[in-house]
Amino acid sequence: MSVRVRMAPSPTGFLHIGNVRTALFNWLFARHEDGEFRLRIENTDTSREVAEAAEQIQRSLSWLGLDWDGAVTFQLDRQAQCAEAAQRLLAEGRAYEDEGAIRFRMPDDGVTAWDDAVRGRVEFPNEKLEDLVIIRSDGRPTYNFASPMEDVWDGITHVIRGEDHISNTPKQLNVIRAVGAEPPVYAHVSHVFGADGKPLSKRHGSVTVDDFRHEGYYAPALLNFLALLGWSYDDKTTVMSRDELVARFTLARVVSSPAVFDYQKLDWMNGVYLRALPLDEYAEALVAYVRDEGYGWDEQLVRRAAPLVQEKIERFGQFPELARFLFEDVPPDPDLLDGAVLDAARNELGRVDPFTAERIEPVLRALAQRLELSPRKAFQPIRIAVTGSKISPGLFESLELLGKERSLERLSAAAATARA
RNA sequence: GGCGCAUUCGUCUAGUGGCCUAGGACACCGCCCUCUCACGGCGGCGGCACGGGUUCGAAUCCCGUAUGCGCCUCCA
Repeated sequence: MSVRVRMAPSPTGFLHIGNVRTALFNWLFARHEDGEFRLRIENTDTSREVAEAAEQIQRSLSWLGLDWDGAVTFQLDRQAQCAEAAQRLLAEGRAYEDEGAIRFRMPDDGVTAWDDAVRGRVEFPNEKLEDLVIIRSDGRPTYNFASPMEDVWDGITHVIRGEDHISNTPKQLNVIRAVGAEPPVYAHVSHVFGADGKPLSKRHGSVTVDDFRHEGYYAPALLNFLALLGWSYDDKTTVMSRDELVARFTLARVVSSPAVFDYQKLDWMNGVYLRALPLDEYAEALVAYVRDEGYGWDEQLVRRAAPLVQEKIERFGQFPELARFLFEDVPPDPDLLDGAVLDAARNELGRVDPFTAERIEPVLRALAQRLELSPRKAFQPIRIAVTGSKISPGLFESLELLGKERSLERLSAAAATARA
């Protein structure tokens, strides 16, 4: 039998990265097994906010490339079915009315147990299980009734979810058995925490998929990083393409201990992916990022700047800082300038034609030698005058891209500032 | 408080009784490369929570303690 899993987020806001990791494991498992990955929204009302959150979730999954099978389903649409199922349990004496609500009878002795696909056998003493409200007095089903019933109706074979559901599992198992259905295999994955061991939240940095997109992370890198939070292929493989991840993913290699989200490692991995991109793809992705973030910069120039920054930034979000000088005026720090060097550089560069990095480099190197300065000493004031920063892409390439006219203007202006 | 889950370098992890004087990656430190910053190369620092067992032998199995987290809602 083919496997079928689901992601069942509640539409309470934006997609949290911890839920994305769980979604990823579901997706990888489904694709690896050649099964289905379903998306089910656990809504309890139909407000406008819910509709937006549901759309947001789908947009985020799409951006990540986690495609789902079939139509998206909504819990609210199954209220009537839940009510019918509850009535049957009532008629069979498996449930009883309690002040208008309907409660499911939990077994009183023995244990409820299951073989968790990531944790092994888990047992709960039944005496600790209280009779569960399955239908509220207002007629709406509760989560611990609706969710397992939907898993049954959807033919879910494996429930891969967060460990916060471990305590719910015995309740859901008893409900499923009471309606005469075969329970799915459960796999509880651990949580993802911030560096302080607390649940990931805004103060740790990016937490929603949107946050990561705005920071300029690249979806395949983010997925690769996330996959390694609680799962590994072997003792040394870290960089894996989406296809490799799908081919290699198994629940047996998912660990049960919680993980801390390491932003530095994510940055490193994102850099690995960005540097490995073919230049044209890199340039297009960079242009799209700059456009989406609303900078309004000349896209042709952004495209031409791509090769200058590809090896230097690990997130697209670092592009504006490094390349702003190409698009806007950047006042240099007067203390770091050197009038003599700048004047000389302006004169020499004024004679360079065509104004290309290839022609610029020997001229500036010769200049440094004539001034008896190390290249390092000689180039730094020029860099600061032209880019406004001590840190920039390669100087010669930067000058070429800026253009002769603007380069000379900046050199003149900076030289004047230095003399003042 | 009860029940449950977890515990290997700072972080992610490998490890399923001998291959472990515990391997890899990120971070950090040093050196090399170098027009800055990066990239890349080389090297280094650093860990089995604690205490009892079991065993010829334990990071690996059992028990206890500690710590962290989760759930205990007519929330999801």
